[in-house]
Amino acid sequence: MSIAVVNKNAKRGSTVKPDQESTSPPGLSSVKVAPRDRIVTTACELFRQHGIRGIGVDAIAEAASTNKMTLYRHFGSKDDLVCETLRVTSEKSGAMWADIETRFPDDAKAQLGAWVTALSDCLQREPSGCDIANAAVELKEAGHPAHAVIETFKILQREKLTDLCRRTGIQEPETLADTLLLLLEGARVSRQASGLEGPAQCFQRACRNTLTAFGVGAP
Amino acid sequence: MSIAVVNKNAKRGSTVKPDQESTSPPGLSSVKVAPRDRIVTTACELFRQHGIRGIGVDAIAEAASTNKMTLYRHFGSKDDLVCETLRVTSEKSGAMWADIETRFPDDAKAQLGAWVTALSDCLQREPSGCDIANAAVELKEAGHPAHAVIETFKILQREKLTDLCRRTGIQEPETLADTLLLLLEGARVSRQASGLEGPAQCFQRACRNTLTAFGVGAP
DNA sequence: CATAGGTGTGACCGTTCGGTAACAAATGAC
DNA sequence: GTCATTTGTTACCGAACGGTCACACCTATG
Repeated sequence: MSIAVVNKNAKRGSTVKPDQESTSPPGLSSVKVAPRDRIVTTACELFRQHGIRGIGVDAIAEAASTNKMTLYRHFGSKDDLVCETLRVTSEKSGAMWADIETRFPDDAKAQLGAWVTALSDCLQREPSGCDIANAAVELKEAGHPAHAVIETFKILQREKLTDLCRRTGIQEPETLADTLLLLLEGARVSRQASGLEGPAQCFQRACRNTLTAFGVGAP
Repeated sequence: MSIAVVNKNAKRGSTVKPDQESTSPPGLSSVKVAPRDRIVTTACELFRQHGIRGIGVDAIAEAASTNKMTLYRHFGSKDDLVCETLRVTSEKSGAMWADIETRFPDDAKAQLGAWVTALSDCLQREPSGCDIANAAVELKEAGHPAHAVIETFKILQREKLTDLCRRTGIQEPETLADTLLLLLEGARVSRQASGLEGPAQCFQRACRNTLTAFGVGAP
């Protein structure tokens, strides 16, 4: 198979003094970032790029400017690391929800609109689909520890969206929420397989149409 | 340790009912199936169950009641086999389209309804999502030969559905087609991550609602 | 300065996996 | 029956991978 996995069993030829830290996103993070955090951040990125099974722990450690041993001191196994990255991704989603609620307090309809916009923007930016759903595709092994994380996130996401739909006062809020979720998941997976010009391009319009059909249209 | 060879078929008499080949699913295929076909069929199944990266060629060959060497004589590499299974899956989809057109000739609206029903049934049966989309999730490596197969299928599927929507005479047939595709992909991926009780359960209703909103409602 | 705890390094192990070589056995056409 | 093609069998290779060990290093704190 052409699984040219980006592993390479980490060999640093020259003993480069750590002037780096270019690993972390070029933000204000010139302050020291603990190895553990670098590992999680890097793993999130690489799992998204290459798939969970497509990247090795060696490559993750090296990309995080550390080494495999330190990785295994913080995470007992690769599966543990996978679960942690999934948890971090879930928390990011939670932050988005909090942001929406802050911007439109007590306005369920506006929040729903903001949800569509936020996810649509996210869709433009991220070339990969939902990391959580992708993990579910890759990790079919029965009893994999990530399954619990995936299930928890999916249930929580559904509850939040259903509750939001319910607060708009419409009938059948569950159906609206599930429809929006299907559109979202579909757009994410379609974006991976067909790119931005594929069916994913009409995600926002499809959501607006659906909202209108359910009576949550904009004024 | 070689396993008990289940092969030894007793083709003693001349007109013995071919009871052999208990390998293939208990269908009407008691006629001899060539190793190559057994491999493709088995690979489709195992890829779906364990993921492409989750099953090895050895296991596939054994499950197909043959061996790795024969597999490699028919397919130059595992990637080749993957592409072939994807092609076969595409053809099955083509068969579904032909069936729909046969059952409702020159009735675009009925065909659209049948499309929703057929995919909804398929969703109930198959625990795994769209094999093609799943492959896209698993095989992120640039230049993987499967990408061409995936792209071809996705484009063709989209064209067929768009054309069907256009023949109903509605406005914006592209948007309707893309919306239905998003719902389908979403339902498939959601069914994997959340099961049948998740958002996938409302796939059919969401499709019907969408059809109604676009003016393709039932009489 | 001394010490302790987190970190870096490289070697190593066992397994799995994709892929190949060489040879024996079965099968089918003539 | 003969012969060519297709299958089966076994053993093997090399690479990649997850994971561990022993030991050196660094740095903060007392």
